Formats: sequence, structure tokens, C-alpha cells
Amino acid sequence: MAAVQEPTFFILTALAEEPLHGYGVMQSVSELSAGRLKLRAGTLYAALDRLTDDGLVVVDREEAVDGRLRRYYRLTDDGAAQLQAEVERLRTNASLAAARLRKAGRLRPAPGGAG
Amino acid sequence: MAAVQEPTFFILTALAEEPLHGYGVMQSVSELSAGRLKLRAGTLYAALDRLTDDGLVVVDREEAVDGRLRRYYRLTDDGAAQLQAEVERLRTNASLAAARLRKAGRLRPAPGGAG
DNA sequence: GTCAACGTACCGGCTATCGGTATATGCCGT
DNA sequence: ACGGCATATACCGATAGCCGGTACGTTGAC
Repeated sequence: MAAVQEPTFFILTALAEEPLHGYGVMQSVSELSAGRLKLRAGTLYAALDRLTDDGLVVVDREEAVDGRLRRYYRLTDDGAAQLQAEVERLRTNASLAAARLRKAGRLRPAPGGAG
Repeated sequence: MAAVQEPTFFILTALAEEPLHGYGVMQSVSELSAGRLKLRAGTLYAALDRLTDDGLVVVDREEAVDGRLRRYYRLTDDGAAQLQAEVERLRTNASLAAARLRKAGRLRPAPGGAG
């Protein structure tokens, strides 16, 4: 893995709670990011293929709803562990940068926060 | 900006505290990441050019040390603001994923902790 | 003379994402 | 019936960012 990009990170996050099908992942990512991130179909399915290839997600089951196929993906234990590792990396990096901004006196009080 | 990758994020972080020349950025990034990240020359200078183009860093000054040119780069106010925004994005994303892992009962105690 | 560290800079190739399109079904309004 | 939209999977060309190697030049160690 080593530093997945934001779209992939959100796909893993979406799948962390429960199995979802492709389109469901799209919607979940959009909600999770408060509308900031909108996955393209190409990005989503390519990523799911890659993640499946890497063993981070697996196809959980397939359902036919109104004649449309729904392929559900599930996060593997390995995938959950990787996501956790990503979370820690993100936090470490954020603290690092914040500390350095603070040293230089360039860290402004968070908007709305208690500086 | 919108989700810079890790190498670029570390370059900004390295420059947050004080102006550095290219090679100094390489070393700083290596130290900051505890040896995890080692910037390639191609990655570094291409990124510095891009960031300069985007107005996030500027050439601070140039020095000649032992006949070798040192070009110092400095983070602009805009660059510092962007880095701060990145920090907040990282923290938000990390919390999001952690919460979702927790809900699913997949969040394990930190490695080295009570397992 | 060779090797390593310093220091900037270019080049080819790879991967992930973007933006668009193809395909197919069901629902809604007209 | 027909068009338009949401659902749902899947491919394609283009782009951006990073990797790995290399080029070029100086200084110091062996």
C-alpha cells in the first residue's frame, strides 16, 4: 500500500462498516466526504479491481435487484489492518506538519476552534 | 490543491519551519519521516517547480557554497495556508475512517499495545 | 584514479485518477 | 409509446505525480 490516494482511502473507509456494492460505495463516499469527493465510475471499479487483486477487499456476494446485478464488496481483515495503518500514518503526518507550522508561528487558530 | 500526495505534503512540511535548498529538503523529509520516505531527485525538483508555479513556494535566495549552487525555497503564506488545510483534511479523514472501523469492531488496539 | 557525498536537472516509464462513454433495467411524466 | 433520470457495471484515452536512472560538476577520503 504505502500511501494510497484519497479516493482509494475513502473506498476502504466506506467498506469498513459493512459490505457495499459499487454504486453504494460511490454514494457512501460522497456522503462521508460531505459531497467533497465524487468518485468516477472508472476510478471506482478500477480501484475495486486493484484492491481485490491486493487482497484488501473481496467480493462478498452478488444479488439481482430488479434485474440489475449488485456485486457486494467486503473489506478483508488485511484490508482493515491496512486502513488502520493508513489512519495512523495520516495522524502522524498531520501532527508533524502542525508542529512545524507552529514552530514557525504560521499556524493560525482553527476556524471556529479553540486556538 | 485538493489532496496532495505524501511526497509533496512532506516537501511543504519541510519548508514550513524555514527555507531550505533542494538537497536540504531531501534530508529533512527523510528525517521527518524517520527514514520511511526518500525523495528521488526527479520527484523533488519536479514538485518544487510545480509548487512554485502554484505559488505555494518561492525561491528565497541563492548561495554558492564551495562552488556549488544552493537554491533556497521558502513557503509562501498561501503555501502555509494550504498545508494547514491539508492537515485538517488528513485529521478529518483519519477520524472518519477510525470511527467506521470502530463501529464495525475492527479497530484493534495499536500494535505493541494490549493485544 | 576511484569512490562517495553534495547539488541541480532531465528523461522514460508506471500507476492512479479523471472525464467520458457504452450497456441495460425500472420508474416517472407526458 | 417516448424521453429523461436513477441505478449499476465496465471500458477507454488523457493527464498528473512519482519512481528509477542518468548527466554534469565540485570537494574530500583512500
